[in-house]
Amino acid sequence: TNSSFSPPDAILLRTDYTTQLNSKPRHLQRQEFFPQTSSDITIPESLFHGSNLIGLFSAADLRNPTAHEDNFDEIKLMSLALEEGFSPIEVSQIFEETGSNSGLSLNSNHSTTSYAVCCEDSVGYSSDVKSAPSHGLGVVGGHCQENIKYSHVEYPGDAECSTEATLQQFLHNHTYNQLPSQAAFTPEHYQQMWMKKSNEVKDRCHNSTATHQSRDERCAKALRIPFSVDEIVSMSVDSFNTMLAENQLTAAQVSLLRDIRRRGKNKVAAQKCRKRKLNAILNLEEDVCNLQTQKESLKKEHSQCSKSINQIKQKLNNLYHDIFSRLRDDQGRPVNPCQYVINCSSNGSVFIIPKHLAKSEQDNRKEHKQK
DNA sequence: CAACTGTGTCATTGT
DNA sequence: AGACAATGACACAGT
Repeated sequence: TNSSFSPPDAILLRTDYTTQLNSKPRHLQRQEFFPQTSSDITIPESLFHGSNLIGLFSAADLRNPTAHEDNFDEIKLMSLALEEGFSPIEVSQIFEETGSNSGLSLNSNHSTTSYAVCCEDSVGYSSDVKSAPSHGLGVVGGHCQENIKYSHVEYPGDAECSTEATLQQFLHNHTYNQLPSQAAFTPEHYQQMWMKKSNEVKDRCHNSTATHQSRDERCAKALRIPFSVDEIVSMSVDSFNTMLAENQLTAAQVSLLRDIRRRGKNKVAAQKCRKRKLNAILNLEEDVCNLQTQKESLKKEHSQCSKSINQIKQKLNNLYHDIFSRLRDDQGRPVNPCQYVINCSSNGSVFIIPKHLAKSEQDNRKEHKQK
């Protein structure tokens, strides 16, 4: 029933791997990721007896074992996880003792670099390797329960600098029943992702000597989950549920898978949320800018209007004085503008009336309006 | 060394 | 009911 998850080359972290002792040129070692070269990987197993830590370190690390003293707790956990007869539940319990929730409180900066490749027999590669013990998800893909071929590949230095290693991760062909929602995971898509990732990794390799493996990635490795965190997060709900259902997983593995997925989704959501927040701030700043411009424009307009009003007032005033300077009462005396006002009625008639009358008339009009 | 920033994570709430 | 998204709050590393 688990045939729908059969990555032909799923990466597994194993303890009983074989590897190449002699330090080949890196490009040759990288080829060990690909099945056709797996047959020439031989090494006396005795070299690895007594320590499962070898798989956790690069050759450089092994030459300088003190470099990882700070991460000793993590190393212990990882090595526990890799022990023969490892119990995912036990490891999970250890993890829970050291960190909050279901995760680990581990230092995220270290240079652990190690891969092992698991290949299916069906693809016709050499089989001169002893079969691996199966531990739930460690054999996700189903066909790895038996007739597994695997080889350990060790990169001196930064795994992320190994373009082939990254490509290999992207090129995992997890079919997941090929749901429509996974149409994006075409070879072209992987190729694009790979090119982008490759450039990013190159940049990082140039800029920094440190590698970064997330907590979840380490946990997934420790529990032998042969899926990348990205895959776990990005696969469809159906695929994810199918994966959980069709593989005999321990509670710890299921829990970890769900946590990885939840954290991964939330991480993306947080990034989107922050981006949205920044955009909202930028939009508001733009609004403030526009409103300030509008305010300046309205101020100018207001100033213009005030100017016009003053001009009209002035003209009216001049007209007023001009009229009164020409007016004479019935005895031929000038009319005092302080005692009279010019009253324009609604029918267009213009009267010169005493101020006290004009005031009482205004009051009458107001009362009339209020009624 | 304090202040600030970016990021991952958890808890909670809404869809 | 469960999955997921959105978001505030916190911790932590880096600047």
